[in-house]
Amino acid sequence: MTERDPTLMSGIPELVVLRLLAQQEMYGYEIARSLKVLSQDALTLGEGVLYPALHTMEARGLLRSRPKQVDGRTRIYYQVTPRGRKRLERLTASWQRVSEGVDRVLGAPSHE
Amino acid sequence: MTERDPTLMSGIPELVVLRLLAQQEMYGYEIARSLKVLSQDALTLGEGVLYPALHTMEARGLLRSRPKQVDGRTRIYYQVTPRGRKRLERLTASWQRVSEGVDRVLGAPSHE
DNA sequence: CACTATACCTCGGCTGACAAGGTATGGAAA
DNA sequence: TTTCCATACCTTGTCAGCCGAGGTATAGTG
Repeated sequence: MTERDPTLMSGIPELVVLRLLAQQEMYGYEIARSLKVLSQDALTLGEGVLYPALHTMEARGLLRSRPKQVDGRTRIYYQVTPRGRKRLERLTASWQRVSEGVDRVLGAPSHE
Repeated sequence: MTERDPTLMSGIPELVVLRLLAQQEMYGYEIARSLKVLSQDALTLGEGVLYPALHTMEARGLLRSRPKQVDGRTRIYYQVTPRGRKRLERLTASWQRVSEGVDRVLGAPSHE
């Protein structure tokens, strides 16, 4: 199973999750909380988005996971594979391109 | 038929089209070309995206259209309705929020 | 005992992006 | 003439993936 590039950038969940995990191993619940805090509430990944996303990313070889028991609770820690890092680079570049493009359009003069 | 807010922002086509049309009446083909130029090739709306988008936006009362004959060719000019302008405001705010959020996450320290 | 926070998950729906195709005109080149 | 490109519109079918709503289970607190 291979990844396709989002032509017009929707894959924000994938991008930010990869970015977080590139810094350190984390588990799902932690990712959700971190994202909210880091983005200052601008980004909130619901569990119906996050968990499926993690699973498909792992299936695509972008992430690896390992379960860990902590206080009788199971956490599943994810880390980025080399392939995931490449993907992160591409998505980041793509995001920059697109977001700058949008900003240019938005910034175009209204009148005069 | 009413609009729903994109929870995590995908509706870039809708946003930029509204923005262009808020400046001046334009027809489809023109919108596509303008977008490419303005965004410096970062944004390219294929016709399979653009035309359906225009139609649904009109159906939702965000746009109004009128056909015009020019040199034996039919152009369909679109303009933004008041409702469309409100939508544009919301989408713009939402875009700013989200894109800043993403940038904050991307900008978070890698190491140290 | 109830409630909240933690921590994982799945299901079904729907939107909307996209590729690929189709029609038709005008003008320029061959 | 015919071919080709640019203009200008359109539809169809597909599919990813976002989302809400639901479900399970444990630990700790009031």
